[in-house]
Amino acid sequence: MTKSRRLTQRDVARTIGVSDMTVSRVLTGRGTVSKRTRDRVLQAVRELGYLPNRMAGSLAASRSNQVGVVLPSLTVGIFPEVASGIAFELEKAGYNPVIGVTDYDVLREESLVESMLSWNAAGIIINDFVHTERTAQLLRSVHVPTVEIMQVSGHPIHLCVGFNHAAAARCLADHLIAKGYRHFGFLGWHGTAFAASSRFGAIRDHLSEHGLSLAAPELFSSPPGVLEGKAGLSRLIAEASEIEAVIFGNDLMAVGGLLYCEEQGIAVPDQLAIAGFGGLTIGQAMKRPLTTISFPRYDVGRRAARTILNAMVGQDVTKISDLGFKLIEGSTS
Amino acid sequence: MTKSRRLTQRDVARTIGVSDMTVSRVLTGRGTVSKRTRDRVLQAVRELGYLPNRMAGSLAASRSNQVGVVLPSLTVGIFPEVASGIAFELEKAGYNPVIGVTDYDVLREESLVESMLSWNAAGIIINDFVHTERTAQLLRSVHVPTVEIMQVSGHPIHLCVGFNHAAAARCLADHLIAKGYRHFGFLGWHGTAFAASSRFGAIRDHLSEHGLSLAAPELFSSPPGVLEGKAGLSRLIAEASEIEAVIFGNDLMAVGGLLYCEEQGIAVPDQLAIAGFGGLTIGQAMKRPLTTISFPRYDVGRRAARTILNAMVGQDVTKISDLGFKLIEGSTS
DNA sequence: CTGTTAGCGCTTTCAC
DNA sequence: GTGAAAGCGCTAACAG
Repeated sequence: MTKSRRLTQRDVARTIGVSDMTVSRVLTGRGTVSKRTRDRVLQAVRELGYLPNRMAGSLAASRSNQVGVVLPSLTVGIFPEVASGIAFELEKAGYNPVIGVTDYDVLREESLVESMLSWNAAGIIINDFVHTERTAQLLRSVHVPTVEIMQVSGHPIHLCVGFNHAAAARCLADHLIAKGYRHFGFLGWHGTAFAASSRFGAIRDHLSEHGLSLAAPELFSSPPGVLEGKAGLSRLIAEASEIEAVIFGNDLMAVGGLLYCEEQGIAVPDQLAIAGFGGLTIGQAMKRPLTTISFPRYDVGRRAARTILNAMVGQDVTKISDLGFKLIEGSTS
Repeated sequence: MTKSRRLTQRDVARTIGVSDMTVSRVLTGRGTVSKRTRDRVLQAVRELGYLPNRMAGSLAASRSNQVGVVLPSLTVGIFPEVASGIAFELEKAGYNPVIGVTDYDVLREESLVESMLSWNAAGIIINDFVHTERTAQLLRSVHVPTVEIMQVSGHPIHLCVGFNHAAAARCLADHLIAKGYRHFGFLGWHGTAFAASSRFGAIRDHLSEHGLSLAAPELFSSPPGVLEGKAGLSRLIAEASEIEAVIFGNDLMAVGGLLYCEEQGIAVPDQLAIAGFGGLTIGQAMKRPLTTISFPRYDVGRRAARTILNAMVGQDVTKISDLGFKLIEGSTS
């Protein structure tokens, strides 16, 4: 059963006295084979324990079952769930995700995209709209579908799936304004990501239109977590003691903020309102559920994968899929 | 620059008047090429925007740059970090992880392993020791290195990287016993994973050897989170009011337990001690840092990847890499 | 140091 | 419904 040379289609063909092509037809499901031959082939495959070599198959057919997935991180924020959604949908269709992690570095992104294309990926799922010129050009020039995820307002190279970050940010700001807060703080990060910066930009512009103040020290250069939320809030309060409400760039930071308030005996929301961004479970599990914006993280992944799969078979796909967001009015505001 | 037919090595070779092989030699770095020719090749590659077709390369060389990674989840517990560690180390070496998510289903695991092997994966990284018979046989019969991660006590198919869960569990139990607790509760899950069940088994046996009581309702069938921690603790207390210390199967649950105690006004650790498992940041960011066992999640991923890479080049590798664990004595016990 | 010859294992295309 | 021939784009192995 285990030879030193791996079994080939030909071995299967020989044992039952048919040609290679017949085996190939049965296994790929393309072309016609009589029921009888098909059954014999399948049985031989099973008995021999034959595993096809997809490298050869993909080379010959010049198409592969792999979808390149290029994300900034597998641990931060939404990406674990996005990746899960992608994997789920791809695997259902017999495809595999080849995952690359850029760590928020567009040059690494570029070399990962190259690598994915070298593998003849059937499609590419990539984060955000911010790429190097070469990355964009590679993706434009290649004939496989590309889905840029997270953002929807902008110009996708090909397709995109996500939601409107600026609108979400404004929605959150409006909620806080309606609650009567006038002095705001923002704690986020200044990475390259279009999504994060468009959220901050929208909040800044929106508040300024309303003539409201915003203190936003730039502290972190990549998405921070609970500890940074605590430390950041402590510093923000020291710098801008008049603030009444703090918007955090993500839920984990906001939870950190909540924990800080608790430790310092700062009453939430009476002394200070707290808002997050993401809709993570942990935020909703706090004694005071976090006010935040939730959006369908897992579904962004699923939809991105489905979009690729549909585009591949030439099916008509929506160029821009806006999956929306939802304001969660917790009790921290 | 963008033709309809993709550029091949031959196109590069033709434009500078050398043979295909010379180009191949430059690009793979195998064999010798004069500095002058090499430079011309590289320049032509750049100018033409040539991207190699690794499908063809891998078929010809019958070896690939892809490592199959089969994990139960990309969102739960340690796996995001493990996956990151793997991706980091592989990408540094010019390899790509092809990730499959089993969702704790050994049959899905089996079909994913098949798929990885069809791609001629250079190696396989897979979770735990629990597989179907066929999965184990496939991995044994194939000539690529397999690394089973998380556990170290058991019989790896080939190689393994992780730590001793039973010892870690006993260490935690000993700590609690030393603190004087006598009536214990355990809230975990009863999945197929060897790691999780060996932790529970070790605690149960260890406590029983000391003649101590353990209430352990089996509530969840897959790794639960904060909400399940809260709900589980509520139920556990109702069922077994005499418990003095609760060990949670993971840190997220334990944080849920902490939040529950806070809401209910249960004094931690005076009325009830809480312990987790994992060493996540969130546990340490709580007002009372969580007592837990931490272990090098990211490094398990990195080491697994490095082990594959070393094994591939025939380098001598440690069959069993025990990366250890550490008791964090928080203030919840 | 470089070129030539043969494939890698499969699928495409075209016969019959 | 099935087979034969040709080749996907690259690399191993050997010559020179």
